[in-house]
Parts: sequence; C-alpha cells; structure tokens
Amino acid sequence: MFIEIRHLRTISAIAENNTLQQAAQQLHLTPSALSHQIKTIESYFETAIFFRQHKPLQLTHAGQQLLSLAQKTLPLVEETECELEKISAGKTGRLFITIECHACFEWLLPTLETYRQHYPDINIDIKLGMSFNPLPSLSRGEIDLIISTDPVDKAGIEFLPLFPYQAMLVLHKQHPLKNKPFISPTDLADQTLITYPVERHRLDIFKHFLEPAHVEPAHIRQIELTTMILQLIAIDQGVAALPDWVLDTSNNAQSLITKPLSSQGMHGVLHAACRTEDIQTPYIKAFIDLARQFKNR
Amino acid sequence: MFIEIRHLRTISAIAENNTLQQAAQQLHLTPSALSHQIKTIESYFETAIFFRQHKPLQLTHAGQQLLSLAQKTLPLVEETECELEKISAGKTGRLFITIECHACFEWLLPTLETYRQHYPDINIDIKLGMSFNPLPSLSRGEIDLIISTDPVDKAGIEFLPLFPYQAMLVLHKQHPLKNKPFISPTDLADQTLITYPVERHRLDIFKHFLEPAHVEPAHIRQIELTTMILQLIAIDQGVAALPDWVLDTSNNAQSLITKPLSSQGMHGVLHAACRTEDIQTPYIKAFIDLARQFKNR
DNA sequence: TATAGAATTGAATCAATCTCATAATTTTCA
DNA sequence: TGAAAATTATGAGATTGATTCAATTCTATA
Repeated sequence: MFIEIRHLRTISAIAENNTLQQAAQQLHLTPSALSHQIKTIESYFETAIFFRQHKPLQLTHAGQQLLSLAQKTLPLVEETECELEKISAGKTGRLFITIECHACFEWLLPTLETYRQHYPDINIDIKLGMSFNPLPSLSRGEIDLIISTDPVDKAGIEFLPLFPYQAMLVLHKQHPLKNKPFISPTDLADQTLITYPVERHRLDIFKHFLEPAHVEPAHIRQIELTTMILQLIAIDQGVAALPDWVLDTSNNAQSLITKPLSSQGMHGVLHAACRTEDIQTPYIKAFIDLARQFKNR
Repeated sequence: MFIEIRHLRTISAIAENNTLQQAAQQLHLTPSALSHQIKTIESYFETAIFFRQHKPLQLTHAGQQLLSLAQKTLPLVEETECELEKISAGKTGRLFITIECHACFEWLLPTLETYRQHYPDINIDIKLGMSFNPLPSLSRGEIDLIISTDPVDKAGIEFLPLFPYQAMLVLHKQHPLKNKPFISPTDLADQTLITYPVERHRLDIFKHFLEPAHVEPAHIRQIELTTMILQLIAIDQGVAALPDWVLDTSNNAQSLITKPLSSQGMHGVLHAACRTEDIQTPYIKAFIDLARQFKNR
C-alpha cells in the first residue's frame, strides 16, 4: 500500500480545478507540493498520471483509475470523520444497557422514550443480564451501562446512584393480609408467591427475607412479564415482591395494595454502572440525569 | 481530512490480530508505532478508539466506525494499486483509436480481433475522425492512436509507418475501362463515382486526381459502408477509388477488377500516430507491430 | 502478590513532505 | 512568429511527521 488519502485528495482537486495552481489553493498547499506528490506516485508506479504538455491537465488512464478511487473513497472518509466528530461531541453514540431485573423495564422504557426525543442519534439496545456477569462486558466495551441494585468496587467502572426504592409485597386489596402494617416472612408460608423466572439467589425476597427466616411459600409461580404478574394479583391468584416504582406505572393500581417487607421495609438504591471514561460523555450523562428524575416526575 | 490509509490499515490489523504486537508484525512495524498512530487519531478526534484496560483490544463505537471505513476502503485501494501496476507493466490499458478513412475498418477490425486474443485486458474503442482534428485529442489524452495517411510534424506526437498502399479504381470486370492499363482523370468524366460520405477535400481521388485535372464525374453516390460500395460495383452501378487492401478482404473479388490511378499510380503509406511516451508502452507497440504485419499475412 | 507479557510513553532518529527559489515549459497576445 | 506571461517542474533546504528504541506502566495469570 503506497497510496494515501492525501494523494487522492490531490488528484481529485487537480481534476476539479484543471490547474495545479488552483488545486493547490483549494488544498492550502503550494503548486510545487502537488507537483512533487504526483511525481512521487508516478515514479512509484512507473506510469504517468497526467498528460503534461497541455494546458488543462488531463488524466491518463492510470490517473482516471486514481480519480475513480478518490471519488469512491473520499466521501466515505469524510462521512466517517463527521461521524467521529459527532461521537466526540456526544451527539451520537451507542447506549447498550443491561438490566439485572425484569422490573426495571417498567421505568426504563418510558425513560428511554423521553431520552430518544432528545438524543435521536443514539443507538440504543437493552439486554437482560440475569444469565451472565455483565461487568466484564462493560469493561470490554460490549455494553455501555448496567442497571444494578448492588454497587461493586471495580477499577475503571463507576456506580452512580439513580434513585432509592423499596421492595413491596403486592397483594389484592381484599387479601387476608390487607390489614397488617407490614409483612413478616411467616405471613408468606401459606401464600402463592409469583416471581420472575430467575434463580432464587438473584431474588431479594428469597435471599434477604424468606431464607434468613427459613420460610418457604406454599406455591411459587414464575412469570416473565410484570404486567402479567400484576394481572394475576388483581384476580387474587397470588402475591409478589416488586419494587415500588412498578405500582406507579401500573393500570391495575386500584385493585392492588402494597405492604412493606418487615418492619423496617426492604430498601435499596438503584445504580447505573458505566466505564469511568464515559461519565463525562454527554449522552451517557444525559441518560443518567434523566433516570434520576424518574421518581420525582 | 486527517485520516490516512495508513491509519485504516493499522486499525484493521489490530482488529484482526487482537494485540498490538501481532498487528505490528503483520504491518512490519513496531507496536510502539501503532500505539502512537492510535494515540494521534484519538487525540485529534478527542475520542477513544479502543478500550484499553483489557487484554483483547476491543474497539469502541468510534473504533468500529473506523474499522468499517477500513473494510470499505482498503479493498478499493488495493484493487486500484493492482490496476496501476498492471497499467505500468503494460498488461492492461486503454487503446482508443481514431481512423481517418472508412476503408481502414477493412483491415483494422480483423487486426483487432487477433490483437484482442493477445491483450484481452486492453480497453479498445474506435472513433471515426473525419469531422474533427484528432491530433489535439491525441495530445490531450482523449484518444491513444490515430490511423492516418499523412504524417504531420508535431511535438510529442510520433507518426509510425504501418504499410504502403495504393489507391485503386475498383470497377466491374466487364466495365468499358477494363482493358486500360491505368485510369486517367478524364476516364471518369462519364462515370458514376461512389465515395464515402465525407467532404471532398478529404478524399484523395478528388484532391490529388480529379481536381488537378478539372474533371468532374458524371454522378456521385455517397455510401457509408465499404461492402455496400463493393456490392454496387459488383452489379456495375459505378466505380470507386479504394485502397488496395480493401480488395484483399472482399468477397466480391471475383467480379471486380482494379486499375491504378494515373500511370504512376497513387501510392501512400498508412501511419499510426501516438504520443511519444507511448511508443515504448508494450500494448501500443504490440498493436503497431500487428498492424504492420497486415499486408504480409 | 509476584511475574511475565503487552501496551504506553518520551526522546532521538529517520524519513517524508512542504516551501522557496529557480529553471523549464507552455500559453497567450502582439 | 516571437516575446511576455503564466504555469509547471526541479532541487535544496527546512519543517513536519512518523518510526524506533529504551524505559515505564499496566494488565493478566499463576
């Protein structure tokens, strides 16, 4: 490979302007520089690029090949450079988000809808991250953001708090437990518990509530969709532990009530994890800011 | 424009090899050189191209844009460079020929047929050059060869003799002039003369034969195609002055005879004109050599 | 945590590209 | 056709830019 973009620009400019002088002006170079450039290519390939002894500099067949290459290549290069500048300015980019809990869809989707209006050129994708450890993917650049409930200390990764939440037991408004001020583990021993279809140790209700008390619910139903879970509760087919934000966006709210889990309640803070270098990236920052506003809309 | 082909090669090599070391080896450079290159781009566009903190170097979104550009561009560049090398080696090229007389088709087409077998990658085109002066076009590089009967002295242009020819009057074998040893201008005063449809001063029969003697033929018919002219003569509808090679390739030869024009005959030498720098170009040379063999096949 | 492998950095070297001045063309106009 | 003007080519020097080397920092693996 000998030809460089620079050469193509030169050939293109000469072909456009017909004289070295004007071409040089366009490229902010001296005619001499262009002459040298052409000569370099010509002596490298041992073939003429221009017919010299004539006023309007004419391309030889070889020159036309180069011009044709320039015409195909230069626009692509220009396009890419524009794209890079956009990326650099934070106007465009990629936002691949991994969420670690199904319930996050409930606030994430409406948030992204707003986000898209402000950043239409960002390439957004959402992955569910239950079955793999998303942190290495984040470092490797395969994804750009993880929505997570437990911050981890890892070099190059930043966990930014989004908003606090409380895990609540959702039940039908006529449910026998309706008058309890809060739910104890034993209250669930004779209940049907509806959960997302993931491993137990990934569910806080088991890990931090039932298992410490050695309580097992009477039945477990696994349901993928949050709305479906709420529908089932609305017809009193079971109870479920869900973050409080889910109820904020639900249509079934009128037939449902929520109760804190334990006397103190199960509290947490939702975090977004991103690469340290991305904290300042405008479109990442903007997403995080928007997410933080979710609770106080 | 900042990006150069060199950069694209580097990015492409790194993406292929996953480590700077191997990429550097492939490019016959040191890892340091590549690192510097990447850094230069990154600081120019103020955006990262690779995620560093990880073993297999991963492209950022910006890096992927550049890789995509490389994948589109590099093959094109490579292709063009191959093409240039071919042009330089004389394996491929352009041979745009302008002929100044219709009759030249009769030897040119069979010659080109042979030529094409030896030089299949040469882009051949034939133009008729009656209506314009082809010499400036030759200098300008619009055409590459002129077939001409009268050499001109012009800087940068070379006239190479191909073969001698004689202009003959072609007539039906039972024609009243059949027994004359040669034709005089006055012999044509009561004849129908068939010519190509071009201006009189471009026809030797007028310029060098009839006009000096102030003779005008009884009728003139203008016919474009040589075979058509011969057909007409074969049914005794007129006579025509044609170069001797035409009869060599004609099917109507058995019913036609030819007579010299004037006692000495009208002799000429067919020439090929090309740019001085092209004389040594293999595929041009080869064409001229082949043309020279036409008469002694 | 130590170590090996890999990437980065800065300084020095080397190579290239450009500019300037001048020469050689070519074009234009008388 | 010849002379002046404009354009292009050339060569040397200067400048810029790219590469290497050596040292350092970093990452990954045992």
